[in-house]
Amino acid sequence: MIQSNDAKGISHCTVFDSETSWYDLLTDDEKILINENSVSITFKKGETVCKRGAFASHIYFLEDGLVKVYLEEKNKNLILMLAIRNNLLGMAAIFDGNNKLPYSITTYTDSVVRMIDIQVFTRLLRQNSAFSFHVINLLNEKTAQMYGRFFSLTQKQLHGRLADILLCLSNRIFKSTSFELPLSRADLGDLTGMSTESIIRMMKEFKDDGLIGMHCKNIELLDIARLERISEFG
Amino acid sequence: MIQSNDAKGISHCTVFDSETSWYDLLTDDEKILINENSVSITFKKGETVCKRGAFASHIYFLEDGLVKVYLEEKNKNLILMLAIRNNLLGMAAIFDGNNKLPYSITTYTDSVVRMIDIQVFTRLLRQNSAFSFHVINLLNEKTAQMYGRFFSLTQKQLHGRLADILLCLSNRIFKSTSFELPLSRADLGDLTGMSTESIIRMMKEFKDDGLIGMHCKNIELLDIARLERISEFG
DNA sequence: AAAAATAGTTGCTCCGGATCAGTTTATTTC
DNA sequence: GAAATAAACTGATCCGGAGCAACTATTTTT
Repeated sequence: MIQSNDAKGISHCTVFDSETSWYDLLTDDEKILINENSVSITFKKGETVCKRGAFASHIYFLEDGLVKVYLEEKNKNLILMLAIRNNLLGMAAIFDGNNKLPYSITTYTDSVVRMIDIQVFTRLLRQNSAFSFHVINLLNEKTAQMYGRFFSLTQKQLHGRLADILLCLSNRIFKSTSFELPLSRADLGDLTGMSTESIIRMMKEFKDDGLIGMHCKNIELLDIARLERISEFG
Repeated sequence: MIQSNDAKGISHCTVFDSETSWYDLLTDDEKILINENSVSITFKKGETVCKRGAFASHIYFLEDGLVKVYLEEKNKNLILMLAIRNNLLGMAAIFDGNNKLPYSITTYTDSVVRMIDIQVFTRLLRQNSAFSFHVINLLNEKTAQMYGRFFSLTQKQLHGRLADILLCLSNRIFKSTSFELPLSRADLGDLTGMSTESIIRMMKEFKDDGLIGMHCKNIELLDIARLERISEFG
């Protein structure tokens, strides 16, 4: 598990990724049940997988692609997390007295989503404790990341927040110090809780300071130690 | 379940409370196991129950009192949630590869905390799927509230944030439109992500506008409809 | 290939709210 | 019950960063 920043402070990362498969914890019968009650759907870049407030009918298993999980209201937009392949999404809808999705999901790239009937999924959670224990692990790991992000967005200012997001993208999403961003500057704004203009200005500043290299959508982290210091000091 | 604001928008509330007891889902043997591996400790007002970063040795079941669950770093302080009796805390530490507490807990009032051995607790989660399913429910309900709070603190400005917190305190913690606050103005600041001075100014403004009544620590919500409108429009 | 729409960029202005510096009012402490 | 400490409050200043307008570059549409 990657936990690059936890040693020195509160982790601020944004994405959840686990290689361990929940699927392997199911019995053969349960696997069949899941297979019979799920379909794999292809979404094009920019398409909406689900909307907050809708009845939660499925659990979404992201088989491939990159999506944002977000809240929107009026013109306000908050990206809760990014998710890549192997992520289970929509589980947050599972709690008593609730039957609505707590967030929306939209793709950044062409994505493949396996949509699993939520009734079947919860039935398995109720009957298979190894499975549900694993799900608890997944949820808690997401929550820990959410805390870090919450801290970053509420307690740090622009420099720190941008450093956080860049480190996160590098560590968790692209797993490389250089990557091609499929997100717009406006999306980076939503992700860091700042305006599009500020994102542009900050990134230019980082580039001028030699912290990152940048040509259009291509970004390279050049001085990770300094980025981490910026992250730490806010 | 109280969900006062979900109808019109993103819920912004801060506290988790569930009357359903996880304890009843255990078998007699499991109950005995929990009893033998837990102790009830009394904390005075202002005492620290646990600190972020420490090894997670226990799950904390708040039997009585009021506590804050928070992140602190340097002079920055973010209250993640308030918790009252019947809350299970510290579960967020349960995930693979992690053995540290992701947050600190401090009491606001004299509190009674049952400290349950985390190994025993996780063993029960692994073996009792009704129990672990219930825990998933609890975690998800907390997460949904966290999302709302996250949205509130990052997307709304002072008026909206204060309205959110006041409605939350009234709905979830004190379950009354008038209550005596055991929190200082500085704590309200941490809770709303604003400075102590701003809290004071905003509350005075709310008082002058007839939204709330206030004498020292005693607060009464006078115009809930208007507070909800302020919450909605940020 | 031209037109239209979207995304990226820059400079300028302005305001929300933090910070600072101080005063007043409560709580502790001895 | 006087002194000390902490919490509550007030006014004045200042700055981070949003918002706006204008312009350029890049896609998308037809």
